[in-house]
Parts: sequence; C-alpha cells; structure tokens
Amino acid sequence: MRVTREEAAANRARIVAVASNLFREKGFNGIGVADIMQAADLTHGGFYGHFKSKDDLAVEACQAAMAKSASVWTERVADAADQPLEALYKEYLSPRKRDEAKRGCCFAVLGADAARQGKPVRAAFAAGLKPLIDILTKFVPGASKATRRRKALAAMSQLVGAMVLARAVDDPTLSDEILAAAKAELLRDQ
Amino acid sequence: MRVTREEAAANRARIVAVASNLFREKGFNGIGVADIMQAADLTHGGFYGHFKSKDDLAVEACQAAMAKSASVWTERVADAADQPLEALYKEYLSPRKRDEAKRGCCFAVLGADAARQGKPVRAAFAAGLKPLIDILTKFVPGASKATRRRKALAAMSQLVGAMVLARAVDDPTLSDEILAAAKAELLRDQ
DNA sequence: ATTATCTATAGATCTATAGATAATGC
DNA sequence: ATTATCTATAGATCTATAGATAATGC
Repeated sequence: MRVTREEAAANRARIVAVASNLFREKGFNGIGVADIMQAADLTHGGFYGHFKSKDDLAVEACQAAMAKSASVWTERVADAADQPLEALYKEYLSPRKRDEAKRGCCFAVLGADAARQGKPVRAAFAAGLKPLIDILTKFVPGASKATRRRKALAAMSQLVGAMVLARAVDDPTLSDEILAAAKAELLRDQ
Repeated sequence: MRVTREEAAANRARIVAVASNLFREKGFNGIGVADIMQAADLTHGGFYGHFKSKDDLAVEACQAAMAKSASVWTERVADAADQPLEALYKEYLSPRKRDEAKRGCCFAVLGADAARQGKPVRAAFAAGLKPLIDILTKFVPGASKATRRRKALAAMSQLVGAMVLARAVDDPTLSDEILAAAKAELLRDQ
C-alpha cells in the first residue's frame, strides 16, 4: 500500500489539481474531501496525511489555479504582441470558457465564495489578483501609470462581472449578449 | 400552536425575508433549512408546510431580493434626476455596501452560486437582471438604443465584478482601490 | 374538520481522527 | 524504523418526512 516518496508527492499534486477543478465546478461547499480523494483515486482517510484541513487544500488549490491563469495570460500577451488586450479579452470572454467553469477564472467562479472564507483564502485571492492586474496595467492605454492601473482594475472588474452574469442567467441569447457587450466596450476604450 | 391564516402568511413572508439575507451572507450551501427556520423563530419541521424544498425557497428568496434591488434603483434614479448614474454607481460601489453582503446585490453575492443551481434559480436570475439593465439603458449615454443597451450590460458587469473582487481580497487598501477605480471609469464614460 | 406548527427521526453526507497495514529506506 | 495509504468510525450536520398537537373557521 505504501508508495515511494516520489509517488507520494505526485499523489499530493494530483489532489491539488483535482480539487482545483472540483472547487471551481461546484464551489467550496459543493464538494467534500471524500469525493475529491475519490477523484484523485485515493481513499478518504489518506487526505489528512497531506493536508491539515479542507481549508488548507482550498488555499493551495486556488493558488495553483491563479498561478496557472497568470502564466496563461503572460503567454497570451506574448503570442499576440500586436493586439495583446484583444487576445486576452477575447479568450476570457469566450462562450467556450463560460461553459467550462472547472477550468475558469477563480475570481469569477469562486470570488463570492472566497469572500465568505477565512483570512488565508482571501489572502491567496489578493496575492493571485496582483499579477493579473500587473499584466493589464502594462498593456492598457493611458498616459500615467496611475491611470493605467485604474483602467486595469476596472477592466478586470468588467471581465469578472461579465463572466459571473453570463453564467448566472438561464438564457443563452442574453448570456452571449453580455459577453459580447463587455468585450466591445473594453476594446472601444483602446 | 396553530396560528391564524394571516399569521401563517406573515410567517411564510418572514421565512423568505430571513432566507434572502442568510443565503446572501452564507451562500446557498452555507446555510441549512433548520437554521433559516430558527432565524425566523419557527421550528425546522414547519418549513415543508410552506415550501416544497430548499431549492423552491432559494428561488423565492432571490426573486424578493432582486425585486427589492430594482425598486431601490428606480427610487434612486428618481431622487437624483440630475445625475442618476452617479448616484446609482456611488451607492452600489460604496465600501458600506461591500461590508454588508447580506443586503447586497444578488448577482455579486450569489451569481456564481446561481450558475451551479438548477433551471428555476437561473431563470429567476435572468428575470431579475432585466429590470436593472432597463434602468441603466435609460440613463447611460449613447445615440442609439442598441448602443445604450450594450453600455448598460457592460456597466452592470463592471459593477458586479468590482464588488466580487473587492469582497474576495483580504487587503482593505486594494479593496477600496478596486471600488474607486470602477466608479471613476464608469463615470468617465458619461 | 381543517391546517399551521410542533416533536422526533430516518437516511445521507460531511470533516476529521484512530489504528492497522505494508512497502520504502535506513 | 519510518511513513504513505488504507479501513473503520466518531460526531456533526443536512434535507425531508411522519405523526402528534392544538387552534381556527366552518
């Protein structure tokens, strides 16, 4: 039953990866430790050898997801050097992304949930937000750094809010319209 | 033990009102039927005489909260006829509102949760969004109705997203900065 | 007689822990 | 000997229901 040190580390990483998807799909309270472990092909009891508590896993799972977002954003603006913001906004606000919450942006999917969690989760969210704001600040138009940062925070808000609304409503036409409107208004300001 | 027909109707309304606050404060999965009934000064078992299920209550509680939002918005734009949008944005994005989730906007507090619920909740969210968009469409600047509607959807997204982010982060300075940035950018476009 | 509310409980599910097991790594 | 994982379970909590109770309203 026991595995090598390497396999144990891989098991831990798999728990974090699986939890990162399941928390985003079902919310912090929508999935239990036993189901997460089952999805990672491990037994329930083994969990507490890797993590102190479910909250501890929540912090790590969100950190992993937000770090992934930052690296995808960095890659995207590098790939589309001529129109970095257009590429970013288009991907973020795509109907495909909307329909795949488990791989979606933590802020749109778990932001409201995070507000109800303890300090560690909320600290992770603040830390995870900063790199995304920095990327936007670099590319958003504006004479001063302060102006660009203000625009970046507003743009991030618009991205997150549009995705929250597009997912909440049960009306595909309205949902698509929200995503298109946010994208059009964000790009109009370039 | 039995109460009059009038009192029973009042009890039902009190359950909806209390649930509307508790769902917003703790999320759909963060509060149970027994606790809601206790907050309404009734016993757990009495719940199922009023509602078919917890989901049914969730629909009614959200409808009530969103109807309240629409009536407050209508009142606000009438009170501040010279600068209706400024009044609306300033109130929505105030730190006071951020710190009082239980009376907050359903879309910011429960939008991501709603996306994981069944059709009835999501239909209620679509229906509840429309009056708010209509109010914004009336006052947002723009030559054509189509332009104004697009701006209204984008503005609503920005309001909701800024509130989600401001609540999620554990850093008062950053949180205030998000609210201020969204307000400034929304009003810059007048 | 009807019915709004109550007590009590069934049956799931949840987090966390205790102790056993068995393979690694000294 | 150490330790990653396992089985089993304690103790809470959750939704929903069954049946009793007692006041209303015919």
